[in-house]
Amino acid sequence: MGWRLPFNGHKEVGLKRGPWTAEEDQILMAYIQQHGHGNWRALPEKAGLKRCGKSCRLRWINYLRPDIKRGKFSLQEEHTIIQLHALLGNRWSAMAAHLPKRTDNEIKNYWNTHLKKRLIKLGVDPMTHKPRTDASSFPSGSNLTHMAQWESARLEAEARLVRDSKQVIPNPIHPKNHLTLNHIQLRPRCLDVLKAWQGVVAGMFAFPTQDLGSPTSTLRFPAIGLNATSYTDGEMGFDDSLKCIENSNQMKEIEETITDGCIDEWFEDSFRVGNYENVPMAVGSSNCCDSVFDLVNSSPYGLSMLYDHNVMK
DNA sequence: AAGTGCTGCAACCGCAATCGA
DNA sequence: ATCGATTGCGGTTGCAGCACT
Repeated sequence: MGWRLPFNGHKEVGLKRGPWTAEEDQILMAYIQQHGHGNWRALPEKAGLKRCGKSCRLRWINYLRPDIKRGKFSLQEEHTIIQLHALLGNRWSAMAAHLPKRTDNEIKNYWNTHLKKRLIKLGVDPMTHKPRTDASSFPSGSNLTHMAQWESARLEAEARLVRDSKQVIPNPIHPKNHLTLNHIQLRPRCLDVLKAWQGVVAGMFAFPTQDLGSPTSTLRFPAIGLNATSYTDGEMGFDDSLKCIENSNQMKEIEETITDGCIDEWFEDSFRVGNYENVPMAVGSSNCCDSVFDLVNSSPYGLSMLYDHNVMK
């Protein structure tokens, strides 16, 4: 089973390995663009490359594919990765499915080299996403309890979604238009849990409790005179008094303003400072947060996040 | 300037899952 | 239903480039 020695190639017949040259990239790219990759095993010989098929496949998937975004991860991508990791663990390919234009390898590397370290630094176990008991500084007892409750709610919600796949859900926006979860299954279920979780996290780090009923919420960046607005599809975007940014220089300026220090501050706020107080605590009760929809309902986004345009169509 | 240690990431390895004859 | 071939995936490694002494 698996990739047998002949396909590993270089071991047996002295094919090239190690970093790809620009010339090799060009040959591979030109061949695939013209013929498609077809059978990877046969590709190198056809294309005239002294590489094994497995190596060609990897190079194409992780580097040469035209639909790949390279470079620094945005703040939102970081948040998404952390949330997805909390939900999915080390299932990098599943995570990549929710991060357009990013590869599983890239996400894995970014997690291992940046995010994991940052969580450790803040006293959070990167595997369990819970406070580390051996850390010298971690959240107070009260916050720790809340975090455990949220973790419990998250797991419960995920399990509940699986159990209740036939449940009919009232649509708060269009009450007459009830939806079954089959509609929602138009997209991966875990994404809905993610969106719920995003709502919770968003509620923790920035959004005032009195605005919980609002369909969208705004995070202010006074230093640059701009706001970041959350939308009903769970995405976030920046605006200036509800006017969208169209100027790329302005966007660049914002990205530069959001420094690592700023991100660290957000992490600290989320995990330590006590914004957990801001989110409703039906979670630990006997019905343990009736479902993920309770979480969603209590989030700044409200239930509307479950009824995005994909579902409503 | 040279040596050393560290970091980030591309690439590799091997197992599991899936395909298809 | 079986089994070899192929693909997908996650863990790990190796090295280039950078920072520090």
